[in-house]
Amino acid sequence: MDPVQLADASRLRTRATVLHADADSFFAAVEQRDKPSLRGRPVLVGGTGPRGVVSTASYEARRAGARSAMSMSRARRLSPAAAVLYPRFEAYSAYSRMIMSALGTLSELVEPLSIDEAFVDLEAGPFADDPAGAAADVRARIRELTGLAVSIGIGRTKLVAKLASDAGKPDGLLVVEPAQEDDFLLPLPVRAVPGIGPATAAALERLDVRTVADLRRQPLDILTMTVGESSGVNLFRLARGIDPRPVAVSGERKSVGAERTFAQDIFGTDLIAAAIDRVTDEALRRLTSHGGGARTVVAKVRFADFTTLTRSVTLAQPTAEPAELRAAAHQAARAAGISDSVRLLGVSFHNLSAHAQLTLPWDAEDVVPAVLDDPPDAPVDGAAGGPETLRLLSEENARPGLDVEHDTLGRGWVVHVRGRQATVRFESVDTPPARSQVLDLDADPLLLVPPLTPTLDG
DNA sequence: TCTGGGGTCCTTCGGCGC
DNA sequence: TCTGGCGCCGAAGGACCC
Repeated sequence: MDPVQLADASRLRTRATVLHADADSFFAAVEQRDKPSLRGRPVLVGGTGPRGVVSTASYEARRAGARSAMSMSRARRLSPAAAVLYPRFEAYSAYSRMIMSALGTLSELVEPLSIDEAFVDLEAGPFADDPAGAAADVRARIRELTGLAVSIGIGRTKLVAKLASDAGKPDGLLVVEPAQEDDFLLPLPVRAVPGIGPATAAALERLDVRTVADLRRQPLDILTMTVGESSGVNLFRLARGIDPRPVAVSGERKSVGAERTFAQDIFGTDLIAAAIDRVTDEALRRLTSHGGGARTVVAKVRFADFTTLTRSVTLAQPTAEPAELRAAAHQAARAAGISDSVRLLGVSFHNLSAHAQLTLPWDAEDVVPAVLDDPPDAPVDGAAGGPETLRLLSEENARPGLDVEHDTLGRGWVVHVRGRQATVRFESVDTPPARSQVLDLDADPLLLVPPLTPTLDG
């Protein structure tokens, strides 16, 4: 595509009617909402094991230097007062549904990007003439429904809308009118542009490109030589505010999978085979809930030195049959030639197909046990899905932050468990902050329960 | 006491059929 | 019959995002 053609694409939309909404430090904000004693306090949500990483840090923890993607051990050192919590995806999904549904009142065209982020095309709704008013209303509505702050950016393109919501954070609303676009874009560091990560930023740095203004000065051929054809064309356009991507309801999922980093590296054929089985069980569980089957199975192995390799097996036809997919996972893992200590194992399914058939009849015992017999290091999000999966709290299944219920003391959350001693705060969304209490689990058994989730009429 | 887990998209390379 | 070019597909790896 030549630059003239590229420039034409920018004329698709003349008004600032693309809205980007993004919940502020979403996981941590939900935790502070559901756990009154944590409001105003630093919170770190993420892996709580020795190799855990921060998913989200509350603003209080960020002030101390903690960031997402940082190792949890480092974040704890920076913010020693922070509450460290294991993620409760079920709760976040419920809040996410509320936010998406509120955004749906603005337009039929809502494109969720992740659990806490979405684009809305205001041209497809009744508010194209008053984007700022619509945004203020929906922010207030989301605050009222969920107690959460959502930052909103509005622009003529997805790029500007997204950068505007970033600039508005926290709890902000920023409309960038077409006439202000250059003043807004040009001073930004290239690293702020979505899609420019550490590697691309380093490559651009070698061209002395640090800001969007620097980027705009680069000829197309230099950019494509530096970062490849597709990314080069893309950067050339974005630097000029040219971004014709429409807001579109998201398409089909392309892959599902699971992976697990072990608290300590594992080695030995039997241990590794058992670990592949467990991670395959989890991936199969997700494939089943997605529905349909898959044709390609990819095994991923990360060794102690962090080198990572993948091997795949593609079947003649897509299948939903667990035994076949499991065999393929083992075959792919064997192809990786594991002979060393393993830090991580993953299994994912690709070339998904909605219509893959189970070969019936199949022996249910081949498939089901892993789901019922939740291993101790399995994620807990799906584990509290219904009454049949309710379990008694123990040192083995305890994770800080999980919801529990006591016969007489009511609902609360786990601070920590040592042996049979559990520290719990009995509080929830609408209660005052509670002091922590230590219970003896033999005398006072606690039930692990699903989160109390907000509802649209609540 | 470095470096998670869920994904998507892009690039490169090799094999294969035409 | 041999060879080159092209398009397509699968495999592997890497960058990136939240």
